[in-house]
Amino acid sequence: MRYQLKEKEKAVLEATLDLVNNRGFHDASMAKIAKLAGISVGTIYLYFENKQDMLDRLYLFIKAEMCASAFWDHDPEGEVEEEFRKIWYHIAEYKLNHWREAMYLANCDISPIVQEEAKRKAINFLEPFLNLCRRGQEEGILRRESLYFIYAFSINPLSYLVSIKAEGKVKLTKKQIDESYRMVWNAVRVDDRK
Amino acid sequence: MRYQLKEKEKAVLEATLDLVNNRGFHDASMAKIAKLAGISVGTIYLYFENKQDMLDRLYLFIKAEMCASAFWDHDPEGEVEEEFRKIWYHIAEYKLNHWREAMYLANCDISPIVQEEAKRKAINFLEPFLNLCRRGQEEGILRRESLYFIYAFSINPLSYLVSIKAEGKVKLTKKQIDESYRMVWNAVRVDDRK
Amino acid sequence: MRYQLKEKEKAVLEATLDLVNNRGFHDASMAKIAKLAGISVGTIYLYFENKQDMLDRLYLFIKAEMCASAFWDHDPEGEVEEEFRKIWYHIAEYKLNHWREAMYLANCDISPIVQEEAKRKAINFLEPFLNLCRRGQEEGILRRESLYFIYAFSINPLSYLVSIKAEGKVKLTKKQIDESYRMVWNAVRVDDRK
Amino acid sequence: MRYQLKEKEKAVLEATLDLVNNRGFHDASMAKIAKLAGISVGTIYLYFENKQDMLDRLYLFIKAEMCASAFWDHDPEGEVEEEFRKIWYHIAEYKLNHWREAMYLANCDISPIVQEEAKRKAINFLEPFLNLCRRGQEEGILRRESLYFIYAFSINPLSYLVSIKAEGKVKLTKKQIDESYRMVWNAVRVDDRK
DNA sequence: CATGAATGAGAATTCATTCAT
DNA sequence: AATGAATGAATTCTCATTCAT
Repeated sequence: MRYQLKEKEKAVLEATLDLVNNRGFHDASMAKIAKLAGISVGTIYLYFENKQDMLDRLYLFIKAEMCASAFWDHDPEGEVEEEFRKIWYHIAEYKLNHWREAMYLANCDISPIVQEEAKRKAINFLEPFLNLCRRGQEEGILRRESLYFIYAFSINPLSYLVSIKAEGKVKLTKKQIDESYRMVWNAVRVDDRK
Repeated sequence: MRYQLKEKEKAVLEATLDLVNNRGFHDASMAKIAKLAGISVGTIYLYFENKQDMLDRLYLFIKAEMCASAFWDHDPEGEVEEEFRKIWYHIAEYKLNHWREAMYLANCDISPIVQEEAKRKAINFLEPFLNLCRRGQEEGILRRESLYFIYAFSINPLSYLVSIKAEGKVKLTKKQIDESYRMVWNAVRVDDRK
Repeated sequence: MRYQLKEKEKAVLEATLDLVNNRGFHDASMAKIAKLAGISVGTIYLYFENKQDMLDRLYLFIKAEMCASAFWDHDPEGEVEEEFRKIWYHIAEYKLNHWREAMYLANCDISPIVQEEAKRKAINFLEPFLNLCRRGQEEGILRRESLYFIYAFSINPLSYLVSIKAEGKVKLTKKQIDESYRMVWNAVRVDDRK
Repeated sequence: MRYQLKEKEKAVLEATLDLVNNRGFHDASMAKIAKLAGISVGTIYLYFENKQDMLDRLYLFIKAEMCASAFWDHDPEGEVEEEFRKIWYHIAEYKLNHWREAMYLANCDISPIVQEEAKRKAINFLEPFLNLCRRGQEEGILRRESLYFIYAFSINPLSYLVSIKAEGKVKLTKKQIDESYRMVWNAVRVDDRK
């Protein structure tokens, strides 16, 4: 049911990710993207209205892809702790296996590269996670804070870790991922000690 | 000891922050920066070698300023939990009061806007925090992970929260900051339960 | 005897006239023409060698059509004043009923949109009118000036009036046409007063 | 009191006129204009907002210049026939001496090259002529038609004659100009014969 | 005959940087 | 020190034309 990229769209996406990650947004010109994608500039404009449209759609496509990975085995009525863990691990795995995509998202999320409308649409993709968090709060399992705080201390740090790994400063072994999840869970769970 | 910005440098910094935050990096041309700073383009080049140098130095200046705030009352031999808390709150406070600066840093940290050398220099500024963490690990107070993980789940989420606040989606009241710190501490402390 | 446009050629002509009149020549791209004509770009190239050829041939076709209207009941041996009047009214009528065509011609006549060769060919279509004028001069009825002057003060002003009418600034009623012809005839006839 | 063109603006105007007249509007690219004007592309944008602005302002400047020539010795209360003749000859002279300018105007007047606003402004420049015509009508000297008709058979044909002269098909000697004026006057004056 | 995806040269416009004043 | 006009390479986007289907 997910949107299928046409062959050339896929090539453009790949080229853009490469360029943005290696040299930054300001160096990802349409000419360079076309060259790296192995097509001509004009062809990009057959598939995308303009550069903004291209960036927006790539953003939405990646978000959709990541969320599809995140929720593929999600049970909306499953136990909160179990479902939270599954989702977190899926996202972690996606970002590790698709670090260029992950960094593209991180860049867009922090700056006005993609338009507000694309961001609004993208937020909907996360709805299952947000619903789970709400249920977790009602059941007294998760801290009763705005969900932005839950997100800030669970999903968001993954972006940083991936960028650090991309620079070769950290490995992100299975063991480290597990340890990270323990930190996350301690942060977001209701804390009844002391 | 800290580097003092000259009047014009200050104006350039302010203008750049404004433009980058309102319209993104790609819209912060030298001409617009000069206009907003109330000086002429040529003058920027009297104080900065070129645009790259300007971006690098602004980055370093802000990092230095933030770290000065973070560590002003830091006691390298103080109790770990107490010192950790002080530093975290100082950084949180700085980022809340200087959200444009914070977002500039976040942008730079994630992409190749500033050069590697500037980033390397900037890491040194954090040394007191890293030393404290190392001591905390030795004393069995902090989790024994690469310090990048400690950072990922304590300092880094503040960038996200500030960007969310900048968009008006969250308030970041004193109470919420306190709650955030509880989440942080639960994440990074050694967890002896179960 | 007249060249008959094939169905697709007709469609291209219509689309081009529409675009040129509404948005100007610079906005009449082959892609837009094709779209408006309801055919594909490639098809245009089956009927026309290239864009220049297309513009030239449309120009010639319209000129031919207009001249056919102008001379359909022309009697090369009829009385000069009568024949002059008939031709002028036929051209006026054609331009009023085909104002898009008229404006296309006016545009082409004034600028290097169509090639010299097409213009040269088109002049031949007017031969009956020019012959009539020559006879009128010999018979002492028309002023003995280069025929360009006769044309400048009789046929040419119609282009201006039509463009003014297209902008809705003038009505061009039957009465006004009659008055215009009186002005024309006074201009071109031999003036034996004073 | 007239707007004075700066040196570079003058150079751009000259280059544009040359290109438009030799190769048509579609061939007058900013790059070619800059080259011919002996400046760089970027410089054009220091003096003009964009190409549209440039075309509009050149149009207005030429119209203003032409009308200044037309009316320099105009006496609003002078005799109608005398004033009409003076203005017509001044315009004819201007167009003959500035045929590139004249053809630029003719092109613009017939197509959507310059914006409506520029055209509206330009019409005001002709006000003295229009006022004279109105007075001529009241005094029973000029035909009582919409002024567009007066214009169509007096001033407008000059554009055609100049374009014909530019192509070398006609000389436009003093004698021919005089004869032309006789044709004009016969066309527009009240005709009491027959 | 007809299509329309693909091309890449060329268009308008912007921008970091220089330099004469 | 400070200015800002001038530069021309680089950017985004368009367009006439081709060609495999």
